[in-house]
Amino acid sequence: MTNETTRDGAKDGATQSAVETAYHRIRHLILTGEMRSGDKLLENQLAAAIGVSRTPIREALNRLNAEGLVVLERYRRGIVADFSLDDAVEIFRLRAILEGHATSRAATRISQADLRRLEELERLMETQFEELGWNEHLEGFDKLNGEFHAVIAAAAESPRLEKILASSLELPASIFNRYSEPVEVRTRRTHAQHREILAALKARNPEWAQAAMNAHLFSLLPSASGSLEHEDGAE
Amino acid sequence: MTNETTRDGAKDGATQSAVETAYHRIRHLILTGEMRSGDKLLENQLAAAIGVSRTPIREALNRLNAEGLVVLERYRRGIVADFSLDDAVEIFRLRAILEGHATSRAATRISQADLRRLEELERLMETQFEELGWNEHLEGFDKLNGEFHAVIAAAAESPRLEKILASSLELPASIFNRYSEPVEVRTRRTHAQHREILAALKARNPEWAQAAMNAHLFSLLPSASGSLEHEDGAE
DNA sequence: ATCCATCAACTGGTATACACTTTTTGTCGG
DNA sequence: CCGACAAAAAGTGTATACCAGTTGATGGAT
Repeated sequence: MTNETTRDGAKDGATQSAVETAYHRIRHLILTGEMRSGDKLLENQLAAAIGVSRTPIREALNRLNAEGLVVLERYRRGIVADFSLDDAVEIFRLRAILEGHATSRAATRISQADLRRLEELERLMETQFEELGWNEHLEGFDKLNGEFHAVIAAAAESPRLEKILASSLELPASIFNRYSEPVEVRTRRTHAQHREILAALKARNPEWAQAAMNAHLFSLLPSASGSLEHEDGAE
Repeated sequence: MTNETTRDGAKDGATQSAVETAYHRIRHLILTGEMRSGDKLLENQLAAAIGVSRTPIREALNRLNAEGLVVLERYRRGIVADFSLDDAVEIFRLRAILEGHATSRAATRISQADLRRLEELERLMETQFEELGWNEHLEGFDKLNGEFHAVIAAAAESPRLEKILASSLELPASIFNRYSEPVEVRTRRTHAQHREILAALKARNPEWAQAAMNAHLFSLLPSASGSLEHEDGAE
């Protein structure tokens, strides 16, 4: 053989495995809110929908269970995890601690290329915000914002820290939006905070960078006063 | 009627699943040092040794991979992860941050029963240390010490924090012993530090408790001076 | 009518068989 | 003797079949 005929899927580059496919698909369903808390995750149904067998589905569900997005109990149907206000507060508190630490480390380690990338990302976020409305912008914003934080986490050069931030401390956007302030209010502030974090990193000032990141995250934290009780049944 | 005849294994209480069995067995092999860094983890071989099929073995290996104890690459044999000095330092730094926070929270939340349990555990550790020699005591100490830290982590009432501490920041004892001070030196200090943490918790003083835990963990951290370069090729 | 036992359908748990990739090993040519 | 190539061996990835436990409905007894 010798001529490289990949005889099946023929995605020449990297045919990602079935479990990767399943994992990302299901994770996306949950994080975007297409599946809501309590929805049933039936292995057969998911297998049919995604087009693989039950085996990779099970591996994917186990990973999501470990990450806390899915609840699995023995012989019981898997369901999408429920996130209470307390859960949201806990996640943001831990993110503040760990991402603050990561930002502090990043301040003395981040490369010029990564700094330029961060500037680029923030510029894109602000540009798209101006050009598109809120609704059009939202999904793109989440992606750009995610990369912004991911670049900083990677620059901390602490692989376990990076992994924890990426896998154990995610909150579905639908839940986040329920508990946080409305987007119009929070995102204008977010841009200013991102710029401050960037300035602190460029100044190579760990304490400032950490404090700015902490301020950013705590500002997103649901107002701890238990005033928000709107159980919208809408939709 | 339904008399409760469990018709197979007959462990009346909770017959733990095959993947639980496999997970704990393999994890134990790694944490105790029975398997060393770089050792191959062959699914068939493990399946035969543990007495289950490959399926639960694969689930167990995936969990251990997520925890960082095992390295899996597609189509490649799994191996026991390698922990460099840098890895050990990283783990202890993150443990200090997170377990310090947990201890701070625990100070205002821990129950009287848990406090008594901690006293009991510390008393046992010291008693067994006096009665048995070092070698006899070691495995028992690890177990008691593990529970000591686990009780505090649980008392913080932050389930994600507890899970991260229990799953993502473990270091195999064999590696720990290679990088840390000799047991005789470190454990006498450990007892004093445990007593101080306990005192701070009983005093309900979060700052003191956090600082004491931080001191405890940083004292176990390998001496950051890069003096230890012994690449033993022995065995 | 309500409650409980029982049973059937459903769902998850495990084992096994097959497909694809890597790794090893043996052979040939230099 | 060494390196490149090729075929066989070994190992992982996925699919499927089968087993075990749960769930919920059904029917009878109270």
